Amino acid sequence: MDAGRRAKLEETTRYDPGEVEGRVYAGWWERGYFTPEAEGTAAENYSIAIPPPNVTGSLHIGHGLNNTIQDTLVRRQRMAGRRVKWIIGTDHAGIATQSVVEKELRGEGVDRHELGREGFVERVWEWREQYGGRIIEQLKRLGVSGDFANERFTLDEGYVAAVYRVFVALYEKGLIYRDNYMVNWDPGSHSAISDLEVENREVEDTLFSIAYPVADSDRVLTVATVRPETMLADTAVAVNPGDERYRDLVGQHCILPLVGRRLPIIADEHVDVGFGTGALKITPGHDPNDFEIGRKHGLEEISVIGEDGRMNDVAGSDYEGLTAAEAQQRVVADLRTAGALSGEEPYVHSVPFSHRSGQRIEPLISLQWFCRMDELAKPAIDVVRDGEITFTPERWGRVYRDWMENIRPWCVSRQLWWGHQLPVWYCDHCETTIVAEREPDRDQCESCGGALRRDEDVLDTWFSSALWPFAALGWPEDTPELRAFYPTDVLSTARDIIYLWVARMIMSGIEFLDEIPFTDVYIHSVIQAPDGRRMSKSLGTGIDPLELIDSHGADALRFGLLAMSSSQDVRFSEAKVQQGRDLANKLWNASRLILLNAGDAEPTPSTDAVEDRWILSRLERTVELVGERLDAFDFAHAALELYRFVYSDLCDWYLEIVKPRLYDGPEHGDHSAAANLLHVLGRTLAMAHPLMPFVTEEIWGYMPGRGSELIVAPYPEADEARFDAAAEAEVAAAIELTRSLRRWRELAGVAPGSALRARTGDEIHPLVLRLARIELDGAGSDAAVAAVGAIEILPSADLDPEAVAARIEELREKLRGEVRRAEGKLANEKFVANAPADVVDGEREKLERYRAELEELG
RNA sequence: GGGCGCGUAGCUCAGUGGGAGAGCGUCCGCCUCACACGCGGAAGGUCGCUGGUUCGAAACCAGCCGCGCCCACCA
Repeated sequence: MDAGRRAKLEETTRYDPGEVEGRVYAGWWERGYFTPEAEGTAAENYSIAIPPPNVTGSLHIGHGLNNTIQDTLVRRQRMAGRRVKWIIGTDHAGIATQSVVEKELRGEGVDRHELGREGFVERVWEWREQYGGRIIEQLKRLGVSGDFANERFTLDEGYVAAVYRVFVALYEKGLIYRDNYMVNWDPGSHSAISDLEVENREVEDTLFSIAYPVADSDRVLTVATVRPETMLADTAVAVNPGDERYRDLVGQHCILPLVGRRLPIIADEHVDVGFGTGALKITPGHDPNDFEIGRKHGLEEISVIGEDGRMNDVAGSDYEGLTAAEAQQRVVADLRTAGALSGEEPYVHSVPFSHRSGQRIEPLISLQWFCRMDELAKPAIDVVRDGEITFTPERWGRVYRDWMENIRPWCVSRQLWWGHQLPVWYCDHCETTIVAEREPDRDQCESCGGALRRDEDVLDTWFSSALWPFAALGWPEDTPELRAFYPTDVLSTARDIIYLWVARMIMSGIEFLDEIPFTDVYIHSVIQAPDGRRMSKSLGTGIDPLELIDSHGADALRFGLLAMSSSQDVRFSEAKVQQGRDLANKLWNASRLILLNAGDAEPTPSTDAVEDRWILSRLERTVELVGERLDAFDFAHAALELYRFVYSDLCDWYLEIVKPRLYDGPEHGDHSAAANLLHVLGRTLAMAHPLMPFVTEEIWGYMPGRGSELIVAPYPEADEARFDAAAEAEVAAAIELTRSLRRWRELAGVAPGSALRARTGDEIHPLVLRLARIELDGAGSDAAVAAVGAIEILPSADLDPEAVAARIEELREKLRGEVRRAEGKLANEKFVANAPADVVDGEREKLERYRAELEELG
């Protein structure tokens, strides 16, 4: 270490992440550690595909956790010597991005239609050029060691080719088709959306009862609805086939009020006899259930609400042009006038809303593209059932399977401009549909010469995301990257996109590469606001990870997030981040102590003293445990075990024990303590690096004998030869005795600075005497005032006799309690008879020990 | 309606059959020559409730109470 470095180490008494992180990260970047050679096989290499964040996104706490997890996994494998590729990129995020740019345009007073499709899309690309890299830069501040040099985007040229290859293949297989079908129409984004993008919310509406007169009869059928305006599109009334009340009416007709249309009265099991009057109006054009009933019974499908959310001409001149809400008022008023409104009451029920725009879904029949999923799902269910893909925690595997077993067709077309435009062309003249990866050479129909028109729609964003693990590696080209890194190893994500994304990646991976895209799916915690609410910007409950990095450092945030994560949802706790900051600082200062006193020592394990063997044993056990926890995706315990080792074993005990040897050893030519400390520190830094990369790399830079930068130094494997149960037992006993003595001193009112006179017949480890400030005073003839373990405390001016007496009585009482407990247990014949022998023996030993200690106290 | 998860110290959470734990917070004492982002010590819990299984239950089973999430076509 040169003088300048040494001076810096000497004067920096607090670890300063702000000064370190940018510099260290730049070093990794310049040396290209994040980009592996595309060689070898996927089995020997390690790869993870990042859940590509939306280009519109900014880093939130969930990204913070998920990317810390992935970086921890990736760094560990890189240190373990594997070629590691962490695929990085962003998602074009159709609706989200289009909305952002539309909003920006509106600010300029421009409607996207004024720009036209081409102009608008160009504008979005410009936006992406300018702002799309933000979240990527934010990931770097977290310490993400991903392959940024080969960043991908779901609208890259090659990626688009993959999307079209898949679309065409599924079309040719008959799985993708175009149909007039009921869809979730989102008036907000003015597009159809998939079932998964719909969320149901409890809403209070009014339930209206309407009387439908039966034709050629004086009877009426009263139906109930929360959407009276849709009655204009009714094409039947249904009753339950088992309902005695209406049995005779089935097959007859009733007359639709206001419209006068004759509606068949049909029987269908779906109708609940107990609800309302047991008669249900059927509106196949505007209700998903009614749609299915309608298709089953071959009913006419009438649409009165258009994609603009307004009543169309079919609704009749009285209503045409009104919004659905306006039409509702008008219909209710008209029904009342006609005397057909027989009741209205408040009604709470669940209503679909768009997850994208937040607006209430308008169910409509629309001509859309769909993908049939059941056939694709089958093998994807099998691979999870057979354990080829493992979910952690495993309950998510069951959730996955439940959904997959009941999977429904997926509406993949979206009425947007930003995205993968469908590779579909129509000839309006001869009604030919051309589905092709590349635009037809001629813009004329081959069969009739008519003009070709391309489908205006784009694909659901998740259609392209589903291809991410292989399309991001260059598929459908046979690239070296694909060969070296597909399939990937782990997919880490939050549970909310298991269906939207994880399931679809598994299906597409199997379908197109004939191989599962990853072997492990880790579903991490959702981090809630400290008050238990959802974290969100709009609620004002969001916590900005970048601010936490600014104030505590990236390592602190990483540690905190890992430590608070769990197999369930957790509340954000800044205390855990502070714990991480404290740990970084502790590592830094422990390292200063070691490095500044190491002299010429080189890292070499020492087994000279029992405490040396003890710390080596503790270290290797920690290495083993942390490794196991990481293997099990149990990051919290890995982090906390690391913390415990550094604070307790290494700093509180070992460093304090060996300080005299560290300071004075060199005078006697003994460098063993320094050498051992360097060895332990080196392994500790390596073990901690995947979790806390910055501080560990920074300290590593001061280590003598380092071979490379820490990011590519070997990751420690537990050396079981260093496990030493005897040393552990001996030092543990000494520690326990030290703590007893300290406790005793404190309660007996002995001043912290003063030494306590004592004597003992046993051999006591010097660490006890020093750390508990005990002065052995020969045999002495004074009567002992107390005994703590094998140590007899001798009278001195420092002792407060009353406190001592009280302390002794307290100890006695505690021991008596323990004796009673053990005696009671052993007196229970059934316990002695039924409990395992070692448990019973253990109780006997305890009883003897407590009795002996009680004896000593008199 | 179905399913999943949770209820343990003031707070956030570990602990899943043999003597209730951690971090933070609180209290007491220490600027002890690595670190006050520190060191030493302490207090603090009918482990949601009720039954059951067991020699033994915070843990296993059942029921109940409370909270959260997911799925679902009762208008």
